[in-house]
Amino acid sequence: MRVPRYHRIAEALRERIRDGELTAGERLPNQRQLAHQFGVTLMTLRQALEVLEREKLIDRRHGLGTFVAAPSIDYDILALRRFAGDLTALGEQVTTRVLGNLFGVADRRVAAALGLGSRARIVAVERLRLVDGHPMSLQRSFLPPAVGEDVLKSDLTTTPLRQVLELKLGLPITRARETVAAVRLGPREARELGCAAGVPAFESERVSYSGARAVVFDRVFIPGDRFRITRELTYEQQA
Amino acid sequence: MRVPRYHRIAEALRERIRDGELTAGERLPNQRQLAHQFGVTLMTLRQALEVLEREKLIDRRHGLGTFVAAPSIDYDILALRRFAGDLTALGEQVTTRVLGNLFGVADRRVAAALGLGSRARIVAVERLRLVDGHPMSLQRSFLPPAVGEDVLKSDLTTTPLRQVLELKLGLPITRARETVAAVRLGPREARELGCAAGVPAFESERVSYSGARAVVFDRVFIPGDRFRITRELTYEQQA
DNA sequence: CCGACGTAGTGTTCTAGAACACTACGTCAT
DNA sequence: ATGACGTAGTGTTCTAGAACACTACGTCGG
Repeated sequence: MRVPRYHRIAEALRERIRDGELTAGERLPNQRQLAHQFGVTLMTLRQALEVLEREKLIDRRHGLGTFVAAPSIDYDILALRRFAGDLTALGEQVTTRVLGNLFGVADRRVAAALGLGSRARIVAVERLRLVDGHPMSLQRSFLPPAVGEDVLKSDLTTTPLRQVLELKLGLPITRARETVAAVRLGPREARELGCAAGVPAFESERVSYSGARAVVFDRVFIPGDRFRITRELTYEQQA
Repeated sequence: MRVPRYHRIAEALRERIRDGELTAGERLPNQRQLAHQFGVTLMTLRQALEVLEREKLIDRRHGLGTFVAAPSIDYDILALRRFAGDLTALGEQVTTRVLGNLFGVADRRVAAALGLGSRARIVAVERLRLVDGHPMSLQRSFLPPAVGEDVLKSDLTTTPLRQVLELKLGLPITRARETVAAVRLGPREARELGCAAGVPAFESERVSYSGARAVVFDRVFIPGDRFRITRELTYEQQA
């Protein structure tokens, strides 16, 4: 698999930041110097910096220089609870039923999220979560084959997927990006969840990363009458 | 004020999309043609497309072409306080239309949230938020009479409610509690929002506090095809 | 004292082109 | 039928350089 040079450069700089070789607030060498060090043109180097800026790892300031960004202050730490994850905290009886496994070809959206080629083979796991015996959510997890094949050897009925990834494969989830949409439930999903097709539902799509590596893509459906997102917000005084 | 050419190009394309000259899913001319049309090099044109892709207005697919993306706006629930600001940062034009004011009796749910008696009189404000001229959300705000009467003297078209509360009444919002549900849109809401009754939508209910005092209850409807909630999650290493 | 101006150092925009990589779709051999 | 392969059309990566724009910080004239 061919990796563009600007990706390699971004990765090299990412590593330096992660290892503390470049610390928060520190100014990097100027772009021309960096380009020379990496043996590329200014344009190519700038593509690498573009990537890092989007990741909020650096901060470019016209006329001043390029700086290592301060690690973002996380309100997210308060939001550790995953959308459909630990409902057990609510004191309910949660069980998981594995509906099926599948080896197939990734759809475009999933492949893109996992950083795979669009023809990549993929492992899919479908689970139904029941709270007090009633279906609560339908979850489809997609994994790259390298990861997925090992996961299938585990009993997901008793072991959470997160735990399998962390303990058996050494891939702890460190970061995730989730988007939630309001959709109409399709006939297939409605049947599994035991409700009428077309009812409003949440659809959550989540990519989870172990370090820089995307290890699982989850798509979860939850009927709207069974779930509410709740959030406590505090407003800081802004200067 | 110097505006880079790639910004002008992005703006020109943005306009074509907004005006419906380019519709969702449509393929744009290829990059070499576009570059020629705008009289710039491929690299410059690509910078413009980069901007639009970050704004999720287009979708570039290697080997296939560049397509107008399906409209969808990300709503970062963690950055709630800058809702309007975030949208404008995406280059969208956000306007507010006040549909009406009302003095009436609070419904039980609203009264309870605001800590009022169930027969308490209340002031209601209904606003429609438009993004680039298209209805995006319908918001009903309920305020206790003491607060509401002063609010009604302000022009909510130009001044955010938060700002009125803080600057004119000395009631900065310090805390809020929000719950989000997936619901079917009612006929009245659907009409205001210009979509079909019954489509899936987000319904957000939020109580905002200034110190210990509940000052406003908001209920917002957002059609599901126009919004996605996004969350960035980070998992801490557990010791 | 202090505002105007210049200058060094930095990031930003842009050119003109070449080579590469991915996707769909047809053709051909099996 | 069906699988392998080629090809046209598309987006992607990269080069080598030039000119521009912003910021801080000095120096100079009032």
